[in-house]
Amino acid sequence: MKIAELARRTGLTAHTIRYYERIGLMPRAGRDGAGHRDYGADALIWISFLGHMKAAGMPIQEMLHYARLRGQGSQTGPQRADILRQRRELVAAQITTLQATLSVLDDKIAGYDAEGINHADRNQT
Amino acid sequence: MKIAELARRTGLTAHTIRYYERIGLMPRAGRDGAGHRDYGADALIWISFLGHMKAAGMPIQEMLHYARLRGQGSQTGPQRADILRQRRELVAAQITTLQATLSVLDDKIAGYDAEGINHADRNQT
DNA sequence: CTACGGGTTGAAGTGCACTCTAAGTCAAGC
DNA sequence: GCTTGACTTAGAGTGCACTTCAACCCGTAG
Repeated sequence: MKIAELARRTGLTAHTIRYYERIGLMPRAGRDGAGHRDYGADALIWISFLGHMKAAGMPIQEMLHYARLRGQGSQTGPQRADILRQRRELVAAQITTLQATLSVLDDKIAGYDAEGINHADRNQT
Repeated sequence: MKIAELARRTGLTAHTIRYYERIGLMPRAGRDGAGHRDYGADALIWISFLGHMKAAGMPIQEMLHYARLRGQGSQTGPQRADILRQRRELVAAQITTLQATLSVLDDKIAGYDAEGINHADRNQT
């Protein structure tokens, strides 16, 4: 598939896909007769993985590190697993933080709603 | 308390607190005889709230909007509640996303661990 | 044959949230 | 009196992750 279709199917823009290739986050794409990038299904899988890692808050530098390890073959598996384990812990911690944040928001919203009923200003912030 | 203590107690730097004041996210602080900022407990509460909103992914522009509404008195309560309700939904959605991300990470980690045992390369990415 | 909608490149620009710098003031301790 | 260290300001700089720009090429429809 061409870059526009890959963009459509991943939700990235063609610009962003070229940017990823430029910085080394995507392998250099094969070209068709016209010199246009031509992608297979593996590109879809890799971008999907990048999307998950991005959702996990992984910075691009770390994705690059992971991508380089992957390029070095299967003997880097344990190192890649370590990276993912570390990220897993960060994500778990972030979920905990967000759940606490959700409680704060719910409390504050409840305070505003009560204020709307009986005009007592509970909300200092 | 002076800015250094407020910084220590909130985990922000003094630079960041001055930056918040400059952009209007903190009220202009009262000064002591030397012209140094002098804070009360309310500053601590407000920064804690800002921290929660930041954890919730609220951009500074929206915090500014909220702060301005707060400055306009209690009749803006419903508008502030709406802002918090919207942010609450975003946080809830983000928790859902992160839980899915956690599953992806756990699956991949399990794949690497299995690979370490029987040398079958399950991990395409 | 020409217009059009793609595609290509390297380089520069953007927006966010800080973060740091330069040049100065001030109060307390030696 | 001098040094030290915390504070002050406006403004410039940083790092991240894109995003846009300028100038160009290529294949197909009319």
